[in-house]
Amino acid sequence: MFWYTDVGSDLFMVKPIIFHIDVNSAYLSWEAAYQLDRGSPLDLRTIPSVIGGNEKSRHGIVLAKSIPSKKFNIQTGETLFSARSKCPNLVVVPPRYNLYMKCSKAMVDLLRGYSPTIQRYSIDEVFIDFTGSLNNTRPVDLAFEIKERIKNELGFTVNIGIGSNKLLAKMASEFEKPDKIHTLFPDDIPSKMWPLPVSELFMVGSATKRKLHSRGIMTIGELAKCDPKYIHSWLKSHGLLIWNYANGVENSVVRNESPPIKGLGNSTTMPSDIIDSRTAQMVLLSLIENVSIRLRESKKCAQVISVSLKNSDFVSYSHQRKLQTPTDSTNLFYKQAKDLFDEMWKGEPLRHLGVHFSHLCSNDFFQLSMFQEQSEKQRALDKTIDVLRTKYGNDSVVRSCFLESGLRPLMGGVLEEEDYPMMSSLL
DNA sequence: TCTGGGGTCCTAGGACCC
DNA sequence: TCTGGGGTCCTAGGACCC
Repeated sequence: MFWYTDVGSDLFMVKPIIFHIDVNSAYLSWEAAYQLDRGSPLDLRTIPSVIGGNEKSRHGIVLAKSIPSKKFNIQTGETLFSARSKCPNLVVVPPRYNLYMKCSKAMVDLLRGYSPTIQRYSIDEVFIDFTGSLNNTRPVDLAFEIKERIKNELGFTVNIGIGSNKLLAKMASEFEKPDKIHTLFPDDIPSKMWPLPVSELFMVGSATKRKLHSRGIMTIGELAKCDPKYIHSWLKSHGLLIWNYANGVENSVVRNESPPIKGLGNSTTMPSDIIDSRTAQMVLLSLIENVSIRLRESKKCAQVISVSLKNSDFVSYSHQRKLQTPTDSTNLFYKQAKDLFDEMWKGEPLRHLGVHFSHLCSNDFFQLSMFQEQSEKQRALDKTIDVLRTKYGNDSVVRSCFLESGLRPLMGGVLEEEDYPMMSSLL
């Protein structure tokens, strides 16, 4: 569990020190800080409250919850209907994704002052590797300084987990919330991690929890003490992964750069079920427009397109196709998507449609010119429209079929939001 | 007024090839 | 008729994370 670094003629033992920084109830904290900044007398964090989607458009689930709302057993992901039935006075606030991205960036900018080695794990989670760079500073002292600075300068609290690898740091940051620092080193595993329910282990979700419970494995410690060969033969590679995690074994590096994107997609739940293929096709086109813009922005082509749908019974299925050649053409994707949809759809009412591109490759011109069947005219058109939309907004160029349709011409992703005054503390 | 959206990775089974 | 087996590619579905 230790690294040995050869410095000059001396052999130093360097203890790995990884921080995991996790914003407490991120969306809700950010919204609360924003509202206080705008002069609201109420702090959402102190009352039962949630960030929740729009129920009228069938996006009504809990996206984040305050700590007081946890006392009502409100769960992230459950319906607002259900959450309100548990807590009738629950305050529900709609999400503001632009604000969250700004808050996330402000935190990362602050953290960059401490280390160049920062991994942004999600919008509200960051890993930092302080191995060998702390000199005589105690890790908890540094964590305290960081935590206080985020609280005082940005207006929200974080948990910081400190461990000898990313898994232990992440597990540590989950311990007691909010505004807390915890350590979890190999010696602490039996006392701090093994007594926990197995479902609290990273990568043990509901399905694996069910399987483990069915064979009497209830705690992380019980999993840790199993024979790894048994777990491996039973749960395959995922079993071995969680067995290693249960024993605190994990050795991935804190990486600065995000790995290359493997695939990208958009999907949307419609305000009401789709019952005709014409509407479905327009939604697919709208989704494809959005994903292909992102694809071209990232200078990629895709060779596999997948169309997925969820019907009114919440049954999902998907259909995918590998193209002869990779492409980034909106029209070519749309042609494929229509075929895939027609081959798959059984005619039942649909609540959700999705489009996903994968098998990405570079859109390097030399490669494309070899075997791309799309005409140069098509490429130029896509490019021109991208430029216009970047310059004048996504509404500046709209396919005529959308004009009287009542459908948005670019669906998927987070909703476009109007601009609003930013928090003074983030300026 | 009941159940989001964007990702990654893995596995099973069939087709196909040698 | 008692019917190889290993490897790769493809598709569909499911697991996990935030």
